Amino acid sequence: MSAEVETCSEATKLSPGRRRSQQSYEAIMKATVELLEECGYGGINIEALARRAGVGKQTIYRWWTCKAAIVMEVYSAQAAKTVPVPDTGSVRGDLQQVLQQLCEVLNTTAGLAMTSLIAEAQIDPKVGVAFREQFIKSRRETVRIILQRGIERTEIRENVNLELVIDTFYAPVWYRLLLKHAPLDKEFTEEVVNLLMQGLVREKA
Amino acid sequence: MSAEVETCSEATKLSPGRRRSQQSYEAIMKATVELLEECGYGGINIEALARRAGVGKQTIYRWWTCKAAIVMEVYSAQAAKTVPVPDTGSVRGDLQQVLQQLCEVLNTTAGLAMTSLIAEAQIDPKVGVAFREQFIKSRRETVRIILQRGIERTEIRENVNLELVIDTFYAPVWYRLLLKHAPLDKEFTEEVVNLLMQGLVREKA
Amino acid sequence: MSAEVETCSEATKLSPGRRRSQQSYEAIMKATVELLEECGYGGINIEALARRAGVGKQTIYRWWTCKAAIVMEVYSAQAAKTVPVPDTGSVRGDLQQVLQQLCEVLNTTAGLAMTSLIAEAQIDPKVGVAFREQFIKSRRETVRIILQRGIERTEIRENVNLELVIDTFYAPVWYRLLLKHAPLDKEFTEEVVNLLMQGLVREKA
Amino acid sequence: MSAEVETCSEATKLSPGRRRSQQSYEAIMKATVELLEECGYGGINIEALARRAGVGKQTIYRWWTCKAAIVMEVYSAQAAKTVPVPDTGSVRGDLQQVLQQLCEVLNTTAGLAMTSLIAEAQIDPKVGVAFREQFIKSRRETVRIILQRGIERTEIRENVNLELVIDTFYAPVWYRLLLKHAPLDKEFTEEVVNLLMQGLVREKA
DNA sequence: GACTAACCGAGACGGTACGTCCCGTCTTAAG
DNA sequence: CTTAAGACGGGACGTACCGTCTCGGTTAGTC
Repeated sequence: MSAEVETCSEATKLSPGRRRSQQSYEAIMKATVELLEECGYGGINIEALARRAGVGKQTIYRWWTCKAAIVMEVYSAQAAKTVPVPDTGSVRGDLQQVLQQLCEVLNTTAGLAMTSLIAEAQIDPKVGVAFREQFIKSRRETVRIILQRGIERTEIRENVNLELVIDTFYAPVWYRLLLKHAPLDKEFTEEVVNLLMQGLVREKA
Repeated sequence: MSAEVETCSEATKLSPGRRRSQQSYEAIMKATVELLEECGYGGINIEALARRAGVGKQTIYRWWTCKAAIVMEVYSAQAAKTVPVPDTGSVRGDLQQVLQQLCEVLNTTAGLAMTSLIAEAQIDPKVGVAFREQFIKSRRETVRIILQRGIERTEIRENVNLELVIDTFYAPVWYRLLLKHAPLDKEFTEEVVNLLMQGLVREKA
Repeated sequence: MSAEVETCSEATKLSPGRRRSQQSYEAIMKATVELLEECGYGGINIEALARRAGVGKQTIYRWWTCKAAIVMEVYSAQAAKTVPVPDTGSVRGDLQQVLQQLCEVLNTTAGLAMTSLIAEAQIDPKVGVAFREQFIKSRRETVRIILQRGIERTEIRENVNLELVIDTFYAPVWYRLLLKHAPLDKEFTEEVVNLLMQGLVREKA
Repeated sequence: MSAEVETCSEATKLSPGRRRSQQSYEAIMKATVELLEECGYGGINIEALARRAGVGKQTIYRWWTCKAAIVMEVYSAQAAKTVPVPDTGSVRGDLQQVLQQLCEVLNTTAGLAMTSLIAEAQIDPKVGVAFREQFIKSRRETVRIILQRGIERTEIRENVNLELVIDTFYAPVWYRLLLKHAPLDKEFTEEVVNLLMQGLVREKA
């Protein structure tokens, strides 16, 4: 019965006033996904969102600054969970798994959300900052770990510019996602990884 | 190969009525660039654009379908001119020159226009089609020619998926342009080309 | 065929642009009366008014500053017409007719409009100014003329404070209209005039 | 004529629970006057009032039904006290004193409160009822007593419609208060009383 | 001294209307 | 037949308040 760890500090002074409504929160999240799927990101607007969720507009404005923030919140929890570092034994295998998994996610509604957020980020820089923080950063870190592990295992060259490699690794996926000129299928991910690996492998002595 | 006629025929029977005002056209083009620089793409709207250009709204609606079309028109002429196929003698050199030149363009206001158009394309698919047609297609063709020339010259491997290579070649540029996490400088283009070339070169026997 | 008089100067330079819609104007006027009767002045709001009239909100805001101004416009034309100076031969008869006619108007929806405008005037001084100008001024002028005619005819005393008498003449009507403690009927108007006349008649030598 | 018991019985079983906060009550009264003076009646709203008084909104809603009720409460005590029946010896003198005193009150913030309440009464009939009960009734009663005393003393005519005379007596004050076209000064009150008295005095045989 | 009841401040809630902005369409007089 | 001007119906914006509801906490009886 000895409480060893406590996530929330017990010292927080509870303020008076009605608590935030969990029910409203969930209704908003749900309505956001629905509207995104039905009307696309451009079809979402705060008024329709509030109507659909059965919620006052102010309740939305109280907790989010813009619709991008809402969309981000819907997918951020999901995104956070799906980025464990794989360990298949080889850099190629790890990269392949990471890219494969990403494409699977982006082929769902989440892909639509991501492109919409990148679009919004072009107009509102703050969205860009938040997007990088929530959806880009940890995925890049994952690949950084994989690559460094590969260097340690002498699987790939030492003198690689990690950041540049990570760019080259992820970029084709976003490029296709945004330009929609070709699909994000398994063949694609395999070829990207193959091409990249040829530039990374340590030359045999 | 002998058809020298231009697309807009000079033989068309001239209909009566006032001609399109060149002055208004130029004022709109000018106002678009100004507003894009001052307020960003989100700050452009037809009403403000007409006011700034000293033009009636109808004049804009008569000639363009949406603001993306206007922005596209401003930068399309410029883009069209800057895509001759270079011939430095080597694939590496050619690719380097292409990428270098692209980044130079994207580091100007044109870069802002491009990201805005990609953003708009996420909402309006027709913008996506037009954007690929006007800004992507010919640049990809350029690289395709360079690569095929490289294959013929046995400079690079035969069994490469050209489309995939072109994706991997251009993607990092757009990735950085849209996410803004790192600059589009000369070091960057060189490293991208180097990394890619390692995956393309024909292995020595 | 010789045009002798022109109300509007012929020199006005006609500006371009669409003309004000007479149809919308009339729909707004009609909707205002309807809403006033159905819901009272407090029940009128710009949004409902626009909806009822089948008109954009901006069309209302373009021509009127507040709902009081709209209500005023509905009844001002009507009010303007009903203030000819009567001439029954006696001051008593003239005053009686004026007061009687006013009460008849105020016993219709116009009465509701008037009280609402006076109410609004307590909050927005500009409404007060406009109200006095449109609904009070000319009626006071009418009585002023009647009284001066009575002085000239030696019907009433010379040394009367005209403004004060006009106040005392009209005040009871508005007092009852606003406090609603007693009706505005013919008995009332007659008694007011009788009481006032006793204070005005020239004492017999 | 022997029932000496008060209306509020002292025998009521006291319910448990915290008592009404006198401090909050006074803060609300104070804030109401302040806001009325600073922003006018239209500028008062429950939210701002609660903020200004440092009080929860619920505390206001618990004790009053609308803002008119609050304003009424602020000035009702004051009004109740100032209506003793004067006795100067003559009807003229009594009336003069009553009117003079009323105008003095109405020339303070109380005048603003009164016009605001009349305005509100036009929208909410219940406010009208309460207003007449609290601010009109007793003042009319005062004048009724004065006039009846005058009749008994054969100072004024017997055959006067008392209610009509009371209307004519008070009406000009409210008329000027609401229309603001002329001041409520001593000259005004004297002239009103003079004019009225001429209509009331018993004709000399 | 515990229990209960009514109060208090704070503040989130579903709503309604505000006045503004901009959309894309239309109707003018002028060129 | 185009142009600048500008009114039009429409729809969403973000804000202000409405009156209600829940919180944690306080105060005054009653048991």
